[in-house]
Amino acid sequence: MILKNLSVDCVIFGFNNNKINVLLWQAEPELLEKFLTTKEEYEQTKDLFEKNPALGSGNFWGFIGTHLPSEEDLDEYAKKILQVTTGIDNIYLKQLQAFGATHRVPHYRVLTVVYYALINPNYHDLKLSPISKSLKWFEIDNLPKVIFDVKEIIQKALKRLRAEVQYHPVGFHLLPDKFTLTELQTLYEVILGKKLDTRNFRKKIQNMGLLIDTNEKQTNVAHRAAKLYSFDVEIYQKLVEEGLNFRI
Amino acid sequence: MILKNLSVDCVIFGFNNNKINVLLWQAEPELLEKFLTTKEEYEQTKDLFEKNPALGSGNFWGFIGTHLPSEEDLDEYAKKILQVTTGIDNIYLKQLQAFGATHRVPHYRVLTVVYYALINPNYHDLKLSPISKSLKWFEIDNLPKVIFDVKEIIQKALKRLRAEVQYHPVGFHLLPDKFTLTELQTLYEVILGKKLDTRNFRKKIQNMGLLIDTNEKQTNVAHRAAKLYSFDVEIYQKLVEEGLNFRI
DNA sequence: CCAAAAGTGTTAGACCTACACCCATGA
DNA sequence: TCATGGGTGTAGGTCTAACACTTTTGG
Repeated sequence: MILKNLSVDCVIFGFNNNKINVLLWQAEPELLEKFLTTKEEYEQTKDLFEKNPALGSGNFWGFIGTHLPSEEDLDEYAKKILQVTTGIDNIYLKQLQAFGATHRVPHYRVLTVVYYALINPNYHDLKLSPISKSLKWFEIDNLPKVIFDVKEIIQKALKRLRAEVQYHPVGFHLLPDKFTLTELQTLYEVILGKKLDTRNFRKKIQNMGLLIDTNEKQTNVAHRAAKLYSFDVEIYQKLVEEGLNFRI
Repeated sequence: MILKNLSVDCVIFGFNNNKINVLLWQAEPELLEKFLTTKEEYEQTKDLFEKNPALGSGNFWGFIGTHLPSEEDLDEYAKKILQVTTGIDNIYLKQLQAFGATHRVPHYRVLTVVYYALINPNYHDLKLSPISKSLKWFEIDNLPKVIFDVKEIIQKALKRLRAEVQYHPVGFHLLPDKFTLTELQTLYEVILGKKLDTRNFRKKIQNMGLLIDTNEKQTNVAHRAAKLYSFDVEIYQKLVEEGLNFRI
């Protein structure tokens, strides 16, 4: 059985062209039917989908998400939605909060539990997704027409991302496996919305001991090639357990 | 209509005898009927209540909370639950998160959105509550038999409280209007689970400019009487807007 | 050799930590 | 006058912020 009053949505942040992006979709009803629920379950919620302006109209965009089947675990289902729609597995995914204003969805009472994820758009190729045509990255300050309370939820998620990024080095999830310190700094500047001092930033980040020097360099750049670093996941896990103290 | 798959629960923390306490209840079905829903709505969810071990058995305790009526706003309803059950109004109440494991409630699929609140048990007299007989404070490391995933949720809420308290001076909500610096320090020590240096704590807290010297002192204590302070809400609000930087 | 971004050290001030004794009060 | 908790200052170390020039690379 589908819990019609409950949906699970994913706010997926990416970082591209020095901008924070968010992944939205315009799902066709057939896609929902095909990927997210059994045919039977789809029938139960058909009326809701048909009234949703992000479905079929071609104009409005919304978060990747769907209604929760009663036999599905909440956290697991968020992961499943991501996996099924984007092919992406094992990524940073956390619950943001439940949104439950009475009229947030005009045509029905739907409470949504929102998750947020951080991925690197270049690294996770959405062309591999079975529904790649329905997915699109948007810069967060240049959003298309969106449904319902999508804007408000993005703002909340951004606020959470800003808070999170100051105490946990989650920003690494938004970068490729190997990155330069300048890329890392730009990422932090964009998320925090302010300029950081290059020398101080490098000192701080290097003293944390979370960077692995790959001994590789950029190639084909018209200036001094920057060193490439990767992120030491094991040390990060250890620090988290000890109660990480990380501040940018 | 009652959304039977959704409940709203409040984890209410208090501070008493140098311990963190949590307020639990054992609601009688008649109380639920009387205070939280119309008779009609109660009938709709009767079967759920009858299977809940916190109702009627006298042995098990649970969070104050109930199922969400479809016409009620989520945040507002959490406030309303608190107001109706405890008589307490205008307090610090924030959403913790949604809990949605499949079998968290054995007899039915219920997802709960949990809020947490901080109050001072001495200041808010529960005898004023219309259901005071069903409410009781418990020390968090001396809990009674509790229903469902109450323990797990308390742990999550505590973790959030610890994180919150380091960056926002929310601890003040747990103290009386006028308090001594020693009381404040003990509160922080209990929440954070570690001893703090008295001189350093006082310096830090006084430099924040959030304390108002009431020019009053303790009376009837068998030692040097401590000065009483209160908390400057206006300056606090201003600091929050500017992006408070508060660390204990 | 030029343009463009990478990379690097020092200093002054703020903040943090550790630490021990005198003070005020009621019994 | 004693027991109890209230109240205070300093010094050393660490962290932070501000600041400008040289290096490497491809075109």
